Amino acid sequence: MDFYAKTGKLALGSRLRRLGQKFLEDGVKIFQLYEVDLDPKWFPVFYCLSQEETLSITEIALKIGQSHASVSQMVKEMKKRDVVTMQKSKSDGRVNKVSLSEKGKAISLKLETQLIDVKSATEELLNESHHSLWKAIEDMEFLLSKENFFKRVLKKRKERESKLVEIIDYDPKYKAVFRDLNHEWITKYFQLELADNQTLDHPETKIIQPGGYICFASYKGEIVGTCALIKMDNGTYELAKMAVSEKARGKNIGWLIGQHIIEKAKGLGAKKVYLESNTILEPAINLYYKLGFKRVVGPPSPYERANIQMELEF
Amino acid sequence: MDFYAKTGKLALGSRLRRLGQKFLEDGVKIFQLYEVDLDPKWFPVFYCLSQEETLSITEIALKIGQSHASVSQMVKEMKKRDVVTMQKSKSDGRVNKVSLSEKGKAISLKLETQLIDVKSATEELLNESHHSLWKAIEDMEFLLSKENFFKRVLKKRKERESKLVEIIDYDPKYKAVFRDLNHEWITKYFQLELADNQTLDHPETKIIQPGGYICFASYKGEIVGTCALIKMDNGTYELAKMAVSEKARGKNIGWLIGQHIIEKAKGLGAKKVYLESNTILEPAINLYYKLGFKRVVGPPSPYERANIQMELEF
DNA sequence: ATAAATTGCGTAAGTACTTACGTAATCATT
DNA sequence: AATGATTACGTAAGTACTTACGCAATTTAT
Repeated sequence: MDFYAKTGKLALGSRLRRLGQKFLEDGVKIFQLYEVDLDPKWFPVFYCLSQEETLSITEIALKIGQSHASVSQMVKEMKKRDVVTMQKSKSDGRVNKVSLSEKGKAISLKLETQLIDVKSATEELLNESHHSLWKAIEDMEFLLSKENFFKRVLKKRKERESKLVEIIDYDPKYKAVFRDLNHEWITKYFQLELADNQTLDHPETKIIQPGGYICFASYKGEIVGTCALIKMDNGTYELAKMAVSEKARGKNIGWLIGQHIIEKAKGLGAKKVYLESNTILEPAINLYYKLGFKRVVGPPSPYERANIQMELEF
Repeated sequence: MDFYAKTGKLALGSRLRRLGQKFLEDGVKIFQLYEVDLDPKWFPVFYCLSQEETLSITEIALKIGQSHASVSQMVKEMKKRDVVTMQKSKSDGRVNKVSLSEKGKAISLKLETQLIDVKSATEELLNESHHSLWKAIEDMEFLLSKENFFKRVLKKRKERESKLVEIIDYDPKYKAVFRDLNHEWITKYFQLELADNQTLDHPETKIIQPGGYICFASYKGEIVGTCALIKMDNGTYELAKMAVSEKARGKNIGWLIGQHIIEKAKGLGAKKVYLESNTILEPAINLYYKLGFKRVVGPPSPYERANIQMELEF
């Protein structure tokens, strides 16, 4: 199969399914060999019933990990072939109690010798292989239960894209972008306040000249995020005006800007970084925690929207 | 999933398929995430075309290991969505040449970044697991290509059943069985000859009393096979009248009787064992080779059906 | 050169599931 | 006690394949 050689591990899913299919196809022939009058696809249902006497449709479905609809269909066919019997439950008029019929029980005895051979063939196969497929499957199921494949791809995408993000210093030509990026999120959740207009319209005189700092995140040549440090007193800087464009979410930009701005604060000789925010901005608050900020109660803020204050001490 | 815990390795096939399914399900979500306008099931077809420009339906089917019918259906859908173009081949009026359309080529560029992330997620997953699923699959595919699962089960059955076979010595009450078992195969392929009637009707006087030996194979209390040693001169014994009942095939009975009779010959002080047979009885001849017999040219046989002579020297 | 076999393809129908949906029975809440 | 939510089930329809079949076009054998 040329395809697997070329796509390699990309096609892990279909390769697994294909391998499983191979086993199941042989299953059909094996049932014929032992002259067991069962449709191989019934096997899981049949096996459960041979172990537990009486089960409802839903119970079987849960046990074998298929949909109740599928079990319902199979049981219908099995009944037509007199392999099982069905009876409405007296205690609960909804449930349909399924058991093996006499014929089914007879088949189950025959099936036992078949299972002995299938089991030892499987075990031999697993022993012959150098790398244990059985344990590898267990590993994989465990890993996927911790974090499914989709999330893993998401994570990789973030990793890759964050490598394309560059952090650059303030330049007068970005003045408008600085305003727009902040305007975007403030007006989405709150209203522009007087203090906003002053800093957003005059970043150079209000932030940079008093000893502050502004940086930008650029992704594929486009400015998609920004953040500022405003000098306060006693070696404290305020982290403010952090903004990431909606369309650039999922690229770890907040984290990258945040880290950069903290390093910058250290470089400026800061002893701590302070910030104000609002609990409605959940992802932002989580980011601040991840960056090491702790919640504090500080002096009242000039901003109406501020309902949480945080600090990072070096 | 309770079922797998109980049936254990019996359900290897369905467990594999289920695991593969999990990957493929996430595949759908991943395609959405990257906004690639492709049905995930088209992926194998699409991938082949992105590598090779133009391919026929059958070529694609071969590469991806699916039926041509399936590819034909997919290509039809893909054409409806303007992802591929189709053109009858000029050199062969039967073949339908499929290529990516302009739209398809554009998609293929988008797809590339997706594949990068999927690939690194898969690789991380495989590295995280202690037992390598990838290598385990390769092992398993290799082992199955050498001997498929069905044959392995067959082998195990033979092994198990041959343990239930007992070899027992001649007893007058088996006189009729001795005749019947041999009668069964001789009349199936040849005609009864005079020499047959003599030995089959009088085993005691014709075989045992002159220093020969007869044994039987019993399976679950029923006599299903027999074999005789006839004393010749110069420390030679003839292996003759070996017969295994049709319905007891596949239980290794020929091999078990053969080995027993050779040991017996050794015990009787034989220097070699001789036999006559017919090349039409292929499984028998193979058995004799496996038991160590070599082809020889000996004196003419009293049996018309004999066209091959063999010997085993100790 | 002509018949027979093979090949490439498309369509239809089947398979082993799934999701979606409707119905009746039961449980929970007020 | 009435209403709404949940549960168990069956049926219908969809999905992603498969096998079966038929029809041309081509290759091989005679």
